[in-house]
Amino acid sequence: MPPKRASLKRKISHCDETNEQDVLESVGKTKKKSVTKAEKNNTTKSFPREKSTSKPSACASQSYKHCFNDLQSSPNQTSSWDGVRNYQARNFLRDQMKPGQDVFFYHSNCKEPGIVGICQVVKEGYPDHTQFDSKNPHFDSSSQKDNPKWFMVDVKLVRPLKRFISLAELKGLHQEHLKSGGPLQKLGLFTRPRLSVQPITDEEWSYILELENKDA
DNA sequence: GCCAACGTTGGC
DNA sequence: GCCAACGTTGGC
Repeated sequence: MPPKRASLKRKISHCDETNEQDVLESVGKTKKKSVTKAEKNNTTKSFPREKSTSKPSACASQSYKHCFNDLQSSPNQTSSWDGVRNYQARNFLRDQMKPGQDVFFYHSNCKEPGIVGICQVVKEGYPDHTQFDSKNPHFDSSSQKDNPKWFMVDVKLVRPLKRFISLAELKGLHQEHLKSGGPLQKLGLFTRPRLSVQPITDEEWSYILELENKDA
């Protein structure tokens, strides 16, 4: 069964300005060069290429506490994606995100929201342990261990995008494509606002990937 | 099962 | 910090 693609939009609502800074500085560290403010929004590290033999699919995810730098600094650049507490997002995450799928990492809730990188699903949906932890912000007292409500997946960083693709840019294209019938006319980011885990079609995926090689 | 009230998300 | 767009809750 061929791996599928998923667009994964990761929330960083608990990343305040400082954390956002940390995120980007961490990128800089990884790159072993200093990063100017301007460059920071242009995440330009080239990592090993992602494999990309895929079919379209749907998926997305949210997490409050995970930022892009978490992923980069995690062992194996892999981390679990916990904290999804929306049923629609949960269903995408649990039922459609499968190992091997590529995923876009979207930064939201920050000064400049946009896509910053590519990840890959490495472990399919399994119960999110934070729902049972009363000290965790995502604790859900209504969830029972023998029948967990919430799930998470593990994702591995594939690479940052060659350049940051902002929400503003995507929105502009989306609006153009609404008139022209272009590939981003139904992009989940705009047709399912606020949903943190969203499907992406193969066509959308390829189109957005191409943007990487163009000027903003 | 409806729906008003309320809470949350996330762009701006 | 504001507010629109949702989602969830709970009374009925």
